[in-house]
Amino acid sequence: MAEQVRVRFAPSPTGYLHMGGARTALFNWLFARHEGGRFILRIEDTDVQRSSAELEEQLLEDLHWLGLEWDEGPRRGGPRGPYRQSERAAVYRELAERLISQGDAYPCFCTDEELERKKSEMIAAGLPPQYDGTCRSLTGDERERCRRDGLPESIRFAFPEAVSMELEDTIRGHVVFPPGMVGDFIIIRSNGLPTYNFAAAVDDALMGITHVIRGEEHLSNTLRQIVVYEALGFQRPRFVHIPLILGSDRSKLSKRHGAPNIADFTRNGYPAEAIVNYLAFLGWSPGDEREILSREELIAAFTLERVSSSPSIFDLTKLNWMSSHYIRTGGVGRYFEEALSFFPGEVRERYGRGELEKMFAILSENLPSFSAIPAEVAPFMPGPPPFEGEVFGMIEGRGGLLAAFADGFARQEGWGRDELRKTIKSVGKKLAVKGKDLYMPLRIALTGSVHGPDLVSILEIRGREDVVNCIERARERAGS
RNA sequence: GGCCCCUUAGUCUAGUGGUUAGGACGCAUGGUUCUCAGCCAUGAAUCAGGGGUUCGACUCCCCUAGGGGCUACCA
Repeated sequence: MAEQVRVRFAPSPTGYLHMGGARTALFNWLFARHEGGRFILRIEDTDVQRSSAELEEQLLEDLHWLGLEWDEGPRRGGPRGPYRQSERAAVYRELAERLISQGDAYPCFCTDEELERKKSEMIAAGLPPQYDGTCRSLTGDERERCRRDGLPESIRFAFPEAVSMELEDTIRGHVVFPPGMVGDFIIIRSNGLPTYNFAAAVDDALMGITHVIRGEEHLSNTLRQIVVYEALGFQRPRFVHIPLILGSDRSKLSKRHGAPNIADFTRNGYPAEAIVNYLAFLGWSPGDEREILSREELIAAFTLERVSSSPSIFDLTKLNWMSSHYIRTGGVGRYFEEALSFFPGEVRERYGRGELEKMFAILSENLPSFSAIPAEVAPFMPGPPPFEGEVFGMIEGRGGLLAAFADGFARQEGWGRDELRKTIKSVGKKLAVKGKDLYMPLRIALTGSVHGPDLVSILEIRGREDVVNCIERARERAGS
């Protein structure tokens, strides 16, 4: 029987969940679900300066919103916890001690100033800036003296010299790192907390992670983790380094590339499934020509073999298309509740639920996100609109037509779509006007704009009193 | 600087030695329509460059160029 797949998403709560991070989480989640494995969430909060509980909370919210539920992790617990690195200090400490006793690690008492000085000297000499191993050969007495002197004590990994490291990556293939690339790196900081490369390797091993699926920026770090695995006698997981997501200028995606935080998209009213669908196609495709896939379809189709090796660029235009596609297709039934809070208060007060649903049905035809609702809903705002500039020109002198409309709608029996159409038609017939010349003045009288939703719908929703009032007001200004 | 990774239209991608290089977003044109959107149809646009290997390279190898990442007591 094959071992059960265990994957993890291991963010550090030092910022908002990013499109790139979300995509990494998604690939892990999809793989776990596809394989019937477990998806684990681990919080890498060993950088106490930059980590915060609030950001962790936000991170969990964002993942939850995306629908990427974890099987083990914060809030949920699990057999291999704790899942927050700040709560695992004793574990790292113990393993680091073991490395020291094996001779694979040693305490280091160099100060920041010393390190900084040596580093710049090496750079000046044209050498790669690596730790020179000063503390590697300290005797027990010397170590005690340093401690008595109150020097900061960190623990360094004694990196094996002159060995080239090899790694099999599911996406990159066979990767070879030549010897001498890495110096003795710190595994436990002077504040007692572990560094990323140590904590990640230890936790991945202890948590039984079978596939480490993470961003390509970690590929070079992997050799540091490999030596930790070997020194501790841990079995290596399978490494899967997925390509990065870049901004439109091809640099690493960041804030200035247009709101790449999940929280921003939540706030702006994008459907989560649109984000998930879009993200899934950044660096992956199902291999056929489908483009719109539900969560279930994504899970069924997702395999690591189909993950691309080249980076992709985050394209808001395509996300917007996909989002509007979801909103159009889902319509009132799927999205009305979610969209409701985006309607301006004035509109929500004036109209009943039925009308609001009708409005949303119309708006949902062309909505990249719910945050576009206030602008799109303008034609349904009650009361006469302003007529400015060229727009006024299109009703100027059309007082007769407007009067006929006002009269027609005031007398019309009922307020159904058919009756409304009939009234418009009969006004046109009476004044021998049709097409644009007939509809535009009416549209402008009601909305003040040449664009907008279907006119009959506008009339239907706004109601007789508002319609007649608007037309009257427009007629007054238009002259005859 | 050193090392590692990447390279099909503007963008997301299909493609694994022989294809008119397929699809999608965006763009353009036409149709439907009171307008916008939608929908339908049509169109422009791609294998980074150079060497090999081969009867034959988008596909395999090498070089160059470009991009990205790592080189922290950040992850």
